[in-house]
Amino acid sequence: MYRNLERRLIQHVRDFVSRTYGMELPKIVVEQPPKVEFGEYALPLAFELAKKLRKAPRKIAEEIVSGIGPIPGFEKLEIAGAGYINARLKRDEMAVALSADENPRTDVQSGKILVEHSSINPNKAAHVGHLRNAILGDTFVRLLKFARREVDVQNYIDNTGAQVADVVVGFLHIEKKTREEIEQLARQPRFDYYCWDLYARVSQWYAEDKKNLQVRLQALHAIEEGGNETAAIADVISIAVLRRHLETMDRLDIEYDFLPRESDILHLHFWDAAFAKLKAGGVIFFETQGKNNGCWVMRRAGTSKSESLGQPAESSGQDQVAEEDQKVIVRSNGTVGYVGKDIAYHLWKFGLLGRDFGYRKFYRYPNGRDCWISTAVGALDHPHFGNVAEIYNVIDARQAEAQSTVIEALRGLGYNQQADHYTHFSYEMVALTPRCATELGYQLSDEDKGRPYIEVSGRKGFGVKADDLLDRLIVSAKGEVDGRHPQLTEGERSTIATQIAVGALRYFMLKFTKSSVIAFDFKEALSFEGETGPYVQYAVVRAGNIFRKGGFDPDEFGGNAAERRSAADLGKYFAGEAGTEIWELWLAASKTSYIIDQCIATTEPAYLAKHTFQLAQLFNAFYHRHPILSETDESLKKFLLATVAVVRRELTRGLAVMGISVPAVM
RNA sequence: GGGCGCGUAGCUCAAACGGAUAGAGCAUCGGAUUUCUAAUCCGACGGUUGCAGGUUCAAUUCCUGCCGCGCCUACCA
Repeated sequence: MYRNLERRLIQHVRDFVSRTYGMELPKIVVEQPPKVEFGEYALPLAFELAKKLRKAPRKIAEEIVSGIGPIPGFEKLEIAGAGYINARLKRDEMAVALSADENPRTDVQSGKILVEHSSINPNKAAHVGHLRNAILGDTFVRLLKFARREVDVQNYIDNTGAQVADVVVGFLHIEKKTREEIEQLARQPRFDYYCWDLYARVSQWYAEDKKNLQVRLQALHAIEEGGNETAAIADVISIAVLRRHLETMDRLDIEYDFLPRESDILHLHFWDAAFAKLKAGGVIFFETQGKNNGCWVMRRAGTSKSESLGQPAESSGQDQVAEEDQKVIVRSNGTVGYVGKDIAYHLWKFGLLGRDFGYRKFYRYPNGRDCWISTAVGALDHPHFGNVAEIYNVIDARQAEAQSTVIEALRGLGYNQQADHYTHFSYEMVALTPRCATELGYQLSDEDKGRPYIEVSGRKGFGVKADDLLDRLIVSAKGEVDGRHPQLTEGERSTIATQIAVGALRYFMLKFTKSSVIAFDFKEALSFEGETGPYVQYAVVRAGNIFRKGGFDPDEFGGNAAERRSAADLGKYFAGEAGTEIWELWLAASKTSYIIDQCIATTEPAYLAKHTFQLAQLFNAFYHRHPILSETDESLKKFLLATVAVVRRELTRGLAVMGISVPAVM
């Protein structure tokens, strides 16, 4: 609603400027005034025009305000300060439309989007860092779906890497387990926890004797090769841990459509196809001297002087790429590194590889949805994955360089359009505060104690496991629910506690902007007060309580209320200081899709978290100020109820996009 | 060394493309509704936005230099 009106305003201003000054403005900045008293939109464009027109900003503002004529939905434009143009909405009209939930989205873009997130090594339990990734990714998927985009969710499974190999080594060489024993263990409820500890022990074992690293290398080769006992064991482990990850994420309502596995990228020879293309396109070249002698290398992303080397590298120059600017793609022993496989995988994502995975069903969610996994030879009948128009890779900031290399490879091959639609959805890591580390029982060096935060390390077994954190949140919420609602059944209380725990966790991971390192601290993460998910959930529950106690239906109330009332009828309630306070609430409620557009455009879900919190804050203040059910003015009471209905609807919507549901009671 | 990022209230964080008086939460202190139950609300305290320059009508935001911190910088994945 807010967004559509903003567009209308921009259009009118653009037309006016074009008509009057003969100028086409490419971009018109619209801001939000610091106070609603100034209006709903602020345009600083007079400042900018002042230079070009050689006139005082205030003069220009006056010309625009007096000349632009009426804009549907707007009361008027006003000049403020040195030349701001503030636009005022017709509050009553907006309220009627908002109440009836008129929110036409006319600009749905076509083309399928692929979002890749989670991508946890299937060798140990998921930890808080993985939670941030999955929650950001899942929320971004929900944002796109809210904007009516078609989205596939993929979770890349690196089942042939060193990390899986390490756990295999742990089972075979430290624990001396047989395949049957491992299969037995893999059926245990929290097998991923077992692997977590074992993985840390293996790292220890490597450190004890460098010769042990040879064992790892052998295991790694065997797993990559496939078709042998070691690979079979690796498969048992990675499949079992993967199932655990899916279960963990499902607790947070995070689901995937497809799980491409690295083993299939290898066995289906995706790399061979990509390698041929890269060689033919001159994107990579064979180094014949120096440190990288015998390797196929690529120019390291971001270091070249000419931004658009565009064309396949000219015959000259290749061997002039300095060693430090080279990225090894194929090692001198002929094996391909991680980036090479990633290039192949991304060619497949865009439908440029000429090969496809096999598919089979892997996991069915409680809601009946299927999650598919790659195989060498799969089912004949399967959904279509890959060949998409746009991709978003939710991968932490540490891998920025590897991501750029893949994008550069696409450009090198001439796929500029695809490269332009390749977004590295980058975010910072979750680290632990020294206090948190101490709580977990880790001995810290004096140096570490002085740091603002300490990086999580799966290798050292240093971190907070996702399921543990969620369990603690549920226990904490359950205690509170038990005390408040003893009349409910155990099952009902558990459901509510889980909803609150998920709300707290998801909100916690979303409230930080992506570029901020989260220094994880139990006290903050376990909080249900202040800027938290439960605070927002509670606001919605309170809104619901009003309707429940009053015997009204909230869903029909908003819309019907609008139909019953004329705009003029509502107008009087928005007048004056008290009216403006309520108007602020309506205005904030109107911004959901506006905020969501911002979140998508900037790949920043934190804006939505902030927005729902602010709306909840406004609502709680309103709730406190207006005892609605005891209101004796029937007409006013209906207006207040309509206000609550709209806020409740928008808050519920915003929370749903963040993957947070609303408990029946709190 | 090079690349990327960060530095804002005691603590944790916001501040959309450069805009009007830099905002929240936590903590601390003081208050509120026998109600639509307080996981709430109101108030107080708290700032030279790391430092120094520059660009601009306007800088937390852009540019340069410095200081401090983090990450990346393997023929690991």
